[in-house]
Amino acid sequence: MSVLPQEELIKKWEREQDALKQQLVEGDTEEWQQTSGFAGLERVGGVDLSFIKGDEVNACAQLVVLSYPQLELLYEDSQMVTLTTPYIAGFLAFRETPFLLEALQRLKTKQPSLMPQVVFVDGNGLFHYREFGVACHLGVLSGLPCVGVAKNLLQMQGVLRSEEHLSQIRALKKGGDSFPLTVACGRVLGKALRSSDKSIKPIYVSVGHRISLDTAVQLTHACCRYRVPEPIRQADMRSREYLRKHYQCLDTQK
DNA sequence: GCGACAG
DNA sequence: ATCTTGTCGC
Repeated sequence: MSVLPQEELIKKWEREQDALKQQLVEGDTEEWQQTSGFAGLERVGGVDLSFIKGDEVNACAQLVVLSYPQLELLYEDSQMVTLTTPYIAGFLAFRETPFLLEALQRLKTKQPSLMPQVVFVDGNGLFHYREFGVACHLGVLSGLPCVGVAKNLLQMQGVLRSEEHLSQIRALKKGGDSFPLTVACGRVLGKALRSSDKSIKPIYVSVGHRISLDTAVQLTHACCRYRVPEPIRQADMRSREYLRKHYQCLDTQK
């Protein structure tokens, strides 16, 4: 196995993002996205990876499928995986996507009728330095509609955690309120969404693949019982539970 | 050189 | 991502 210096690796990854970006579809492509109450939408997916403290390479990759609009669990898959690349901001997809695709492939083999009609991804989509975050990456490689949801703001030219930004957050009065994230060139790459009446800190929603920004924001709000959309929240909770159950004993002995 | 840095 | 119990409030 040849190992590239990190600088070369990043150049290679940037070229790969540029190439995959050509296949990205930004708008609504599905019947259910055109209707008011998302009629025809029955299954929403969520993916996440959880780690053991102090362990950079071993993680639990999680896929859940929930019913819509009930948001009840239809399917779940937990799988221990060994990560092969470091986390570098802007390149999260290269660390996580291979294992999320494997989980979708297992679902396709075992329970094809439960394939989600849209997948919520922990991380950004178009709201990204090169407009191709992990939600776009997974969307293009899986072909599924995807929505990116970040819990923290990725600061970019034109979108900073400034007093102005904090003021815009304070202006979000109720669940469903949002404001656009406009980068320096003037393009709206995402929206900050107050996901429920109770949560003050917004989440950052952007297009992954085969969905428009407004539809993505509306759907995300519709999937929020708490701050984080239920598919991602369930994937997060269940992957952490898996690690507790299977690896807590090892952790205790360290 | 300094700060920023999704998960 | 992870470190971490209780606590205050609805």
